[in-house]
Amino acid sequence: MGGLGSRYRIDAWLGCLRDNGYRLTAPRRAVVETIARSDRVLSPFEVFERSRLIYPGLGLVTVYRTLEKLEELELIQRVHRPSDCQAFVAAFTGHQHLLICQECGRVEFFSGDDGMNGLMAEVSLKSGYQVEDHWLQMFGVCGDCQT
Amino acid sequence: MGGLGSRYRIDAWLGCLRDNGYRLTAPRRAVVETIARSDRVLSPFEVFERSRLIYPGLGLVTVYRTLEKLEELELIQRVHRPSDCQAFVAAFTGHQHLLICQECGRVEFFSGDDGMNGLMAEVSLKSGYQVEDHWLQMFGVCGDCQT
DNA sequence: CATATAATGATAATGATTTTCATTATCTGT
DNA sequence: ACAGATAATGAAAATCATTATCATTATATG
Repeated sequence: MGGLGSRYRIDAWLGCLRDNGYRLTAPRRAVVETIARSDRVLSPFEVFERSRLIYPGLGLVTVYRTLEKLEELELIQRVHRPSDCQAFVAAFTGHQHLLICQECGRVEFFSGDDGMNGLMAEVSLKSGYQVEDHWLQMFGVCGDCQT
Repeated sequence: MGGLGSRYRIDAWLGCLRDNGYRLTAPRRAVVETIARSDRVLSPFEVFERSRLIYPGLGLVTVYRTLEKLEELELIQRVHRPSDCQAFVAAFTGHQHLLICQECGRVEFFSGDDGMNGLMAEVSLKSGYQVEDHWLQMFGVCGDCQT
């Protein structure tokens, strides 16, 4: 995710913030740049540490506040894992399923919706529930981490 | 889940605790009874409140300690939801998928593993990840909550 | 029934997240 | 470019859930 399309993503995110009435500030830019550039799950504190390399005066509170706005605008999404549920990654558009590396936190998205709708209908029928949403996540070890 | 097989489950859990070297105490019995009898997701504080009806002297700390042991023995399991990930339910044996009511927290289990293994293999192949585990959860509204 | 010790609950400590608030910086209209 | 309204910031304090400490109580074993 390094340098390729991330410049475009950063600008898109900043534009989205601006279009929603949020001001563009140096601390905010640093946080946006950090998450937009990462293909790994980052905790608020990790975002803080990395963003400080870009804008040293940054406060942890601002990281929390910015994450909140980015999540609200659906530019980032929270990732739930057995060990913790406080980390974020850049979101994909539309409903996607996650594949997460247990070693480095790298995240890939996959659709695989084919069988999913059928299964949802089946579960709905058998259980009497009105199924509205679902989560499908896979955990493993990415190519780089397989030594 | 009310009164049917819950007596059996309670005794089984208490037996499991005893077999693993844990003592059977009144506070512990109250907590076990509370979760074993519930078919809904309960937060530690909810477990505390309900268990105090059985054993009023109960301390919240003991609830945390007992939950820890029950989870370790795989008698209960943590449930992750968009809003929170600190709640527990009685576990099912073997790998199961969850169907959770967004209104009342009721939990049902379903297998639907059929397509799952194939999908895991496919994702594994396409991504280069060594897929080791997965989560599949559905969220909806249970029959009772559909007014 | 006595004893070793696991378990308990009150209290204090911790750590992550939120709130408060005075100060600073951004954006808009001129 | 500039002034003014106000959104955003960071430091410090507050909050809240969870964990650790420790003297006391209760359980299980012989």
